[in-house]
Amino acid sequence: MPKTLAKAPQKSRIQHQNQAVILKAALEVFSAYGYRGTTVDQIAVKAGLSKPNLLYYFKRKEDIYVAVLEHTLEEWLKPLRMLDVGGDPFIELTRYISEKLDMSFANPPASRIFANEILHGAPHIQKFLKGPLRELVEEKVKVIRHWIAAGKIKPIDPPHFIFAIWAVTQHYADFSTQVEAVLGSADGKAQVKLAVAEILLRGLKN
Amino acid sequence: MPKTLAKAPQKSRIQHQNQAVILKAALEVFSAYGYRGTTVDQIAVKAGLSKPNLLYYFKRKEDIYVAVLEHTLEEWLKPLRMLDVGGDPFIELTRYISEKLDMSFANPPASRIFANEILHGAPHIQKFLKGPLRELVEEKVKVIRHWIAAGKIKPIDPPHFIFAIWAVTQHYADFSTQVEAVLGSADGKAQVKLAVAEILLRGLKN
DNA sequence: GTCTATAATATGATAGAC
DNA sequence: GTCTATCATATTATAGAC
Repeated sequence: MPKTLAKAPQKSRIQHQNQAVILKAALEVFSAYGYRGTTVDQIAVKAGLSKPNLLYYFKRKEDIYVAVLEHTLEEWLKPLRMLDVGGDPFIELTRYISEKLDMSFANPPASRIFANEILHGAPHIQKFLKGPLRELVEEKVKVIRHWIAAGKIKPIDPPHFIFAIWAVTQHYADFSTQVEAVLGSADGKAQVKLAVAEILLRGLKN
Repeated sequence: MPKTLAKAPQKSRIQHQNQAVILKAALEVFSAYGYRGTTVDQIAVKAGLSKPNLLYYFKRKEDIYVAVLEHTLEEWLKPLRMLDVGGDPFIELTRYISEKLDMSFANPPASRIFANEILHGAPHIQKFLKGPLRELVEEKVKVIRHWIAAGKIKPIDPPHFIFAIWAVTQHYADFSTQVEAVLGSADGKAQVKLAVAEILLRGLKN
């Protein structure tokens, strides 16, 4: 078997695998310590690579960070996209809140790296916020307005209602340290879901 | 006038004034760049002092940070402390939400430095969270339970309701970049207050 | 109390052997 | 593709003159 044919795919596979390992490690470290609080060495150690080897895959520290952010944002929008104007508002919104809470509990680092980025002025994702995110919100604002116009839910300010859902659901990822400190021990997922859904949705019932 | 008597108070006044200037400058810089993203030099420049001179007042960078945090937290709790069990629940809660939003709009850096600290595991304020904050929440949980028992508001999970208020109100400070990017331009304070109060409180009405 | 100068260290990034 | 060694720089912190 000729070397050239055998090696090319193998290299790609290793590359692909290493990139995934790096992104996973980088997410955890960036999320815990912030952009400048993170050293390339920390990421390399967590990924099981040497620092120069890691920098072979991503030339600069910032490149790793941007790759992690983009990878995370892709997942982030999925639940909101699924909000269906044809469905029952309370079922749709309950599902959305439930999925966002699931994400917060399952992957706090993903929420935190995003929170950290915005907290510091979102220098790397301005375009994303003003483009795809804004368009998606505008689309779902229409969905909520439609439900209001159809008399299915009480009138509410749609964009601020979306902000409220984001704020409350992500609170359980970003501020879990505080939640646990104040509660003593964290409540179960099911209890949190019930409480949050009631707080955010009961006021919409006719 | 003897030197010793004249100088001592003068030094204290300068010290006190410089400390205030340093804390104000440090709040802005730490809030914008995070703990490790901030250099002592940045704070010194913003405070109008030389770096060694600043380090004369606070021996280490971490000391400045802790001082800023403690100073900020003091202000932070005041509105919640004022929640009065004897008052009308809707007036009390509307006032609390309104004051928290005022704080978020007036002083985003104060909210952000706190958010950043918790986001990264709250290494410097663990005791505060598990002590004074927890006690205050427990006290106000009782207030809410009292209102529920008296039939003044519908049943709600009190601690998670407090978390929701924190999450939503602080969202307008911590995530203002995102809010403005999504809305195009930020809505007026009055509109935000109305929307938030409705979202959080309407579900409590009997 | 405040400054200049500098020590001590940490870290991003690269060169070059294998 | 991966490693060791190292450069270049940035940054915390201090020493010591004034």
